[in-house]
Amino acid sequence: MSGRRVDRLTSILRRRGIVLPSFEIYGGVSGLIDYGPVGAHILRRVMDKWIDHWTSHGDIVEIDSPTITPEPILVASGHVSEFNDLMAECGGCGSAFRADHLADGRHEDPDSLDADAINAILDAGVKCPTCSESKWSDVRMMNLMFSTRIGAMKGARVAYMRPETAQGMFMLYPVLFRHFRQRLPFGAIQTGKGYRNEISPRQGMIRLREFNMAELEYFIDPEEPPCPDLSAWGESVSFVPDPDGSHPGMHAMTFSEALSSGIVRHPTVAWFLARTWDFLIGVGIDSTRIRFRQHAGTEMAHYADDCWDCELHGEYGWVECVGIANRTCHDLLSHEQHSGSKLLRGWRQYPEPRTEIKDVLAPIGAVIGPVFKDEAGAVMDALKELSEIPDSTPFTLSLADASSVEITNEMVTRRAEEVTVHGEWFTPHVIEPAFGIDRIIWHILDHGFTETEKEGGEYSIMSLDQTVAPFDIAILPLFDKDGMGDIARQMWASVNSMPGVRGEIDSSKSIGRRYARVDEIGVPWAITVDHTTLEDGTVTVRRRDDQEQIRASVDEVLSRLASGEVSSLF
RNA sequence: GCGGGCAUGGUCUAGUGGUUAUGACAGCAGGUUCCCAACCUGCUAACCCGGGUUCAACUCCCGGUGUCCGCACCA
Repeated sequence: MSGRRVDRLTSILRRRGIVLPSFEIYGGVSGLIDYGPVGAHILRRVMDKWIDHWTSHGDIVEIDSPTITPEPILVASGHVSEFNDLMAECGGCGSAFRADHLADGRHEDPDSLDADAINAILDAGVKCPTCSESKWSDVRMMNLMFSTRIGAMKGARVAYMRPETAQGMFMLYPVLFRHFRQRLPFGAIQTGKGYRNEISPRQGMIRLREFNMAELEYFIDPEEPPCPDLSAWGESVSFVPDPDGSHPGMHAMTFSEALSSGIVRHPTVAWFLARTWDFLIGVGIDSTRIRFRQHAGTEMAHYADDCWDCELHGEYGWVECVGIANRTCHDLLSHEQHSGSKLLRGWRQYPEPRTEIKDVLAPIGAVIGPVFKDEAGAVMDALKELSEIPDSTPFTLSLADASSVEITNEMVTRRAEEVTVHGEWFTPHVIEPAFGIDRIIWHILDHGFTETEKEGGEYSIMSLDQTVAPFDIAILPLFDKDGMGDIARQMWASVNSMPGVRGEIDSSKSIGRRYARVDEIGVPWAITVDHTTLEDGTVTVRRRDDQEQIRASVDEVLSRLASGEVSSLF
């Protein structure tokens, strides 16, 4: 066997129509891929399984929103300002660099500078690392979002292809809050395409410009975070905590231990780490090649308070495939501020209504009005907003527009008010597990790709979990004559009539070659119709992973297949 | 985005300034065999794109695109 394993795997993916470059007859486009007839079904099953995994919780529902997103949403989320880099080009040799990196050492925090400030620093004599010249172009923004316009001509609005599906869930928060009858916690999931105009996509399906995302936003009351029981997860898992924190290094422990030791800081986050583990195991990821890595403070995304990556190990090393972030109240609060909506809150009911006696300064409109005239409204508002009541008058009151006025004794009456408060509004926090589906599928294929030898020849088996295999079963007539082909076709029709079950039929070439073909794309079971079938209605059932075979009646095989229990025949 | 390597049927590849452009595997048709890629016969099918040099370019040159390696980047 020659060459690299990754090349042999990629070659199979192309040859068998699993995953391949898009638009190839026009030369291809870097960072865009197609799922072919075999791969698309794997993708569909992984997606379906993901949706089922979360919606089975009961307090999580699926939504679906547009990929085209008007600019203001992404301004509020921070993507327009944060999701880009200033780039500078050398006039001497044409090399391009991140401008803030060029300014390193000439400013304590180059990342915070705007374009003009960086231009000034560069022109002050920064030399090109490549050619040592100092002729810089003006720095320009490279935003990693694909921009577009909604509508035509002058009326068009600026928009972007969404860089994440999450914003759709935030936009629907009021609907979700109503759907769940105003009780936290609850969650929403969305699957679909996300877009990033990567500077340099590499590594096949790992860095894509258009990719399949699957995200969950779980809204919680930060004062009462859900603390599910983690004792059900007994396995030892690899954790790589923040290297700058108090637990550097690699730790193997249970989810429960990771939480109690303080490595995972938030109980709800710990629970999502465990549920993420369940999903990955369920789609056939090798448990020994999963680890959870905590982001260091310096690499935290602009919105995240605490962040874990679930990394999978494969041909490209450890690759981030799931990000689990505590986004706190960042998104909902920012959307509240930018949109003015008051609907992005949760209600926290007190166990007992609280009766509070509050000192209040009640403004006397009859005095304030004539004194302040146009400003009177602002003064009244400012008085109502006062959090601390001054002990005496007169005092200076700051208005919303930053001016201030003097309030004298005649303008207000001081009195104690009794108010009964039943609860309070707050901005929910959100825990977000975000899955990169294409990366997960790559690792499913990578972990499943098994190269062995058979009678001295090279032989490859794709050991996929049967729930994500492109076909559930292959039906192979030993010969396409004497009625064997007819029986096979009848069985094929029966199989395909089962909900969610798909079969493949193949009658060409030798039986060994047909086994090889279905092994290569990961079909877990093969049944062979032979002469004995004609006599007693039994077929052989072959197990892909060890090529064991047993004999069973057609009816038995079909009923086991319908219930997903073919393995119980062995 | 930078630098370097590479680009030939579905896959992996040989090769040349003028060829009918290798071979293997896969695929298709027929024959034979039949529970693990057997064999025989036949067939299908390729020089990344655009310019240039030349009588003639798949081959040489330039540009683009893709891909790989390194650097940079990476919610």
